[in-house]
Amino acid sequence: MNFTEFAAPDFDLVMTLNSGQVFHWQRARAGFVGTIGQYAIYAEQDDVLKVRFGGTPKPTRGTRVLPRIVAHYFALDHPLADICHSFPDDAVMNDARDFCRGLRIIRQPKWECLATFICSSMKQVAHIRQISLALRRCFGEQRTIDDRMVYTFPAPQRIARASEKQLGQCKLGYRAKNLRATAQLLTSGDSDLEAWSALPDTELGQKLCALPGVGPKIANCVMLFAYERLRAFPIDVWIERVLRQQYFARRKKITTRQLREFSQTYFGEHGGYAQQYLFHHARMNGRNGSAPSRSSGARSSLRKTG
DNA sequence: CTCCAGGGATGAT
DNA sequence: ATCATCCATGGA
Repeated sequence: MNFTEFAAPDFDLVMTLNSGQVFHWQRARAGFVGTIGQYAIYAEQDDVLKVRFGGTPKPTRGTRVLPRIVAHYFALDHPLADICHSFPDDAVMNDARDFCRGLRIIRQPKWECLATFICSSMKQVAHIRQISLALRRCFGEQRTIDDRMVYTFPAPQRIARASEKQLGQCKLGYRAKNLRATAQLLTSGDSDLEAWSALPDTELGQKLCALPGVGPKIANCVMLFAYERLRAFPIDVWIERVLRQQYFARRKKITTRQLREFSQTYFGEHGGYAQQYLFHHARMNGRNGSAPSRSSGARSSLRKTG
């Protein structure tokens, strides 16, 4: 009933939404409810990707462009076979690639992505989901899709004028002042996320890192998930474990700087995709990364490190 | 370079 | 019911 259908080969909706890149989609019926920008969406997948739009006001005027918005958001145009083919050919990467078949790096709205990742620091995925949903419930606009309520992500202006206390009630802790300060920089016009799209990777990273609460890790997440910089390689504790244990198993003193240089060169032009596959594979399979687990131990498969 | 604040879910005892 | 563990940034 009323589905818009997409042929979506090489796309796995569940894995994509559960891979730690986006935090607001919630299970409903046979799929998920969430928002894409201002639109409330229900999405499920069997043979094809099926999407239903909801919400008030009803999307009558833009009906024809809505499918484009969905296809763009889920990055159905990414040449996944080519991307996977560009990964380095080593045992660790091959395992991750097989495991993550159909996982896509989606295109998130810039502010929503930045704000969510500012809130993600020192938090685990379960926490981030709660913070994201609390912010939306508190400050966003309510939409309905089928019988479910979802909330849009609040604009920077809304966050900027929220009180510390209100923000604190969303369980942000010390992140509240960073989020608010960043929102104020954006509303004042001192920083312009859209204009930064034109910047090369390095400059974009510097602009992002200058925002309160944004360091290298979060900057790289935002570059990868909102700016389509598919080389961006966020290094969190999971990825750091993978790199140290799988790629530098024999060496002792490897600095963060060295890991960063290695990740920028070794994983190639779609390093961000490689990172996401390694991250999701590690999170789903390794309890802490200390387990040798099945199939071959950690063999250091280094080629061309520098 | 090192040290440490920060806090709530999660899993182990 | 306690207890340990997980986590990124920024400032001392």
